Amino acid sequence: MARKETITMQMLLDTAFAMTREEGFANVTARKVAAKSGCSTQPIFRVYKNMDELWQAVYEKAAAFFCDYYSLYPRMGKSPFVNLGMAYIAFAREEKHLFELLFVNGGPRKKSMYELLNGAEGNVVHEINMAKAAGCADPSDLFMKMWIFIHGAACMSLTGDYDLSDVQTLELLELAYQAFALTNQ
Amino acid sequence: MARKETITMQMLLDTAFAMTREEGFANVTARKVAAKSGCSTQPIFRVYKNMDELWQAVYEKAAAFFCDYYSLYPRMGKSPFVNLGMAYIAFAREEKHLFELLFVNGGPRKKSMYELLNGAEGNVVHEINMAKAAGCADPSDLFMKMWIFIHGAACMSLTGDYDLSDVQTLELLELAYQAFALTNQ
DNA sequence: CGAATCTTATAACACTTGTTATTTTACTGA
DNA sequence: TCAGTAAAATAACAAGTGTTATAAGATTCG
Repeated sequence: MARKETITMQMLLDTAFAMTREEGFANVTARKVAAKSGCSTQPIFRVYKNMDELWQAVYEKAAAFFCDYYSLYPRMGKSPFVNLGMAYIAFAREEKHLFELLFVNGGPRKKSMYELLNGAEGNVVHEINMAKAAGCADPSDLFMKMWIFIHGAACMSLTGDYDLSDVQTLELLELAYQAFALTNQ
Repeated sequence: MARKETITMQMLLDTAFAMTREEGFANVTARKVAAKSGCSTQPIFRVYKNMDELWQAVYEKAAAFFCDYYSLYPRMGKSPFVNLGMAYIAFAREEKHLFELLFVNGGPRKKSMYELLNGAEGNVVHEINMAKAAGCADPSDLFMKMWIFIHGAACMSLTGDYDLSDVQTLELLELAYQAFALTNQ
């Protein structure tokens, strides 16, 4: 009755997401996605109403990817704040373009950092509650300071102004955490 | 002997710089600069070899602008680190597009943060020396931590994830400084 | 004034973008 | 087998980019 579908929505999204990872979100154009998928631009506009829709899908996939990344990242620090920082900074270093899309440039329909962080199993709220249980005086203040610090290091790694190893980063975060915790209240 | 020059290099650069401030660096295109300058694109390519040269000039002007901004910013904190942070964060908030160009996206020929900060009168080296004289154990370690913190707050203000007032920021930076100083060595 | 000459405007080229109209292709039910 | 139908390819449009060739404009010297 009809021709068989060869280029699926999944294929296109996977290609677009891979391109974002490797070349950056700005390079995800209709023709480039088509070329990388080995087809014309037509299949894109069959499954997606327009490019905005595809971009939105890429953004969502990136957000989910980060959540997985964070959930699976090994907990090597002494506190959940440090663990969060380690995963976040590693993500910025290993997935520059995804990090830019999610946390720097604000994607198509930007979610706040908190929304993004709460998508995973071991989410921020959970981590904070753990800290509260561990007897921290003002965990949200502590979290804010640590978060600012963590975000700063991650953003600096994008511009090449941060080049500490994982071990050094762990030490730095532990020290920062101690500093903030000691002066907390 | 010849027609009088009406569109000068200064005019074009000023326009392009103003556009960067208001609309962002990406909007500085040949036709848009021309339109804003009330002329055709021709005068641009008379005084500049190509757009890259104009973009480079805009970047330099932005760098100089930041140096002035930093130099003139009132010193309201107790330490040079805090003062640097106040100016830096205020710059990010008041000059989003310039901040992006200089410190986030890495402009045409990106300078490192240190290069940019050392262009002003009250520069970073100077500030650090002041701290050393004030009897700080490891001023460069302190500077690194404060800088990461400061940069984090500034970058968060770009994405709307930081919305403290100047007074609150001052308090936050003082607290962070105390925390880092207390645990320094 | 008139001619030389530098400056500006107009128009065009070549390229890229998103998007769409049209044509071709391939599969499936009768 | 073959007609119908959905998918894909081709080609085009309109808008945008940097850049350049050409034409028009204005000013100053002779």
